[in-house]
Amino acid sequence: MAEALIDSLSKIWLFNGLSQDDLLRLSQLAKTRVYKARETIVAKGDAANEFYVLLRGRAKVTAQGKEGLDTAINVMGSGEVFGEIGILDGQPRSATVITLEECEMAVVDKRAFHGLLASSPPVAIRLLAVLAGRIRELTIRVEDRAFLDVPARLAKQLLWLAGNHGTESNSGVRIELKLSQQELGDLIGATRESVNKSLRDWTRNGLIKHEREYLYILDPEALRTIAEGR
Amino acid sequence: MAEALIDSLSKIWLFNGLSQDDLLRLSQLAKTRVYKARETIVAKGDAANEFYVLLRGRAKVTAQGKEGLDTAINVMGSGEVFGEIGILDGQPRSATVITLEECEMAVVDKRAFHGLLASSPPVAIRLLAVLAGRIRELTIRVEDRAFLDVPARLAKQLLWLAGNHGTESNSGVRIELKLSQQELGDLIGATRESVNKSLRDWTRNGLIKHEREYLYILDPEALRTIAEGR
DNA sequence: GCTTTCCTATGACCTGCTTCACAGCCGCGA
DNA sequence: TCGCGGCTGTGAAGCAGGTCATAGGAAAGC
Repeated sequence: MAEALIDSLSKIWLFNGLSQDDLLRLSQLAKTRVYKARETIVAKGDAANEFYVLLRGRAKVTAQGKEGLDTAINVMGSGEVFGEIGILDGQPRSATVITLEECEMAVVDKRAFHGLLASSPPVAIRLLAVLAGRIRELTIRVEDRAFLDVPARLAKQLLWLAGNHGTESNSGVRIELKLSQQELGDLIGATRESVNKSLRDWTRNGLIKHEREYLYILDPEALRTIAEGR
Repeated sequence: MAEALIDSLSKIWLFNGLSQDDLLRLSQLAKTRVYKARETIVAKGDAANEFYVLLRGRAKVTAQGKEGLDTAINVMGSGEVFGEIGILDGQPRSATVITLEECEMAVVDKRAFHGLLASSPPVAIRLLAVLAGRIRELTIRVEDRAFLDVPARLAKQLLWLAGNHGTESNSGVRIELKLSQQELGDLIGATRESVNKSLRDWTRNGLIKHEREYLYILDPEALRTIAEGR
């Protein structure tokens, strides 16, 4: 039980610098929890008291505006961590995280997390790199929203999903879409209808194929061209 | 000379945790440089070898797309730091930084910076908080681009500038605009023309006043309402 | 001083996307 | 089995904001 958690944690890049002892200590401080699909793990505006390591499953990061409006920021997979921001600056949660499927997480209490950072410089430095990566992604997101039109953004998002959460299959890369067209739209800042239109066009032209939960990318090259935004 | 730099650095929040000794050491590692207005300090895509502390002046962070397209990300003032991202993850610079006026900077070499992080946990932890703040700002920027229309974004931006770089005057808050309408547009993801239109409307309605380099916010309340996005 | 260049100013037009409206489908609980 | 809620599919219509064109002013260089 405990060994399993140590093993899982040791595979997280953030904790690579930790000694066996430290890992053991960390695993004692962390609790694991399993969440069902479509559960809200942290909600924007809440007090931030915990840090999460996503051990299994996928979850989306979103930022709701008023009246049900929604922009998604990211889709995370296993091995990724979240919840640091609020812990680090003591402010309320900056975004909402919702599971897309059943997820297992290691949860570390705020104080334990701070202790870990203070006592283990390598972890702090690795975490800095993680945050740097987040800033890069967000910067790109801002740029894309400014420079690319809806089809380009959608194509880019699909390619990203394919690269990060897709599996090779005999007819192109397969993406297990746990996202509705609405959510896909939120992710790129577009409406459900616009997403539908692009997907329809591409299906007609044989760039993608659509089968219940799955979406196949048949012609990644063509999508890539679209994603460039001409 | 050296004392002046130590003094300046000690006022930077990031370095608050440092002892006098550490500060001395840091000040020996850092070089100060003065840049003219409109100089490019770091350019997106370049190799990242230095970390910067903005001691005096203002600078803008932008991300160019192809063919002169431009989105600005932020306007920084004295006391702020930049250039960490590339240093932390070893990747090329993620954005371009250009001075808006004459600026003085303390420049720390990549290796010295890493040494500082490794040897001084408080600095690393403070830097984590700085990055957390950046992520918050960027997240808000993504949200705003999604939820707010151009006038709302512009109003918000002006209020932000007023709060962060403005000075109280007898006729409202005065902003020393070192930004052209084009740049203001870049900052909020809009065209020069749209910015002009909003500014014109607001001038007509007495919300703002425009005088050569300066922009006065006469009716912050009204602007705030617009910034809410209805 | 004059010319060039960059910025502001302003209107006409065009269009990509959103909004709205409606229909069909699938799964699921009563 | 029926009805309801959530998702996809599709078209019509409207509009916010971008593109284009044109002018004037102010600052910068020669």
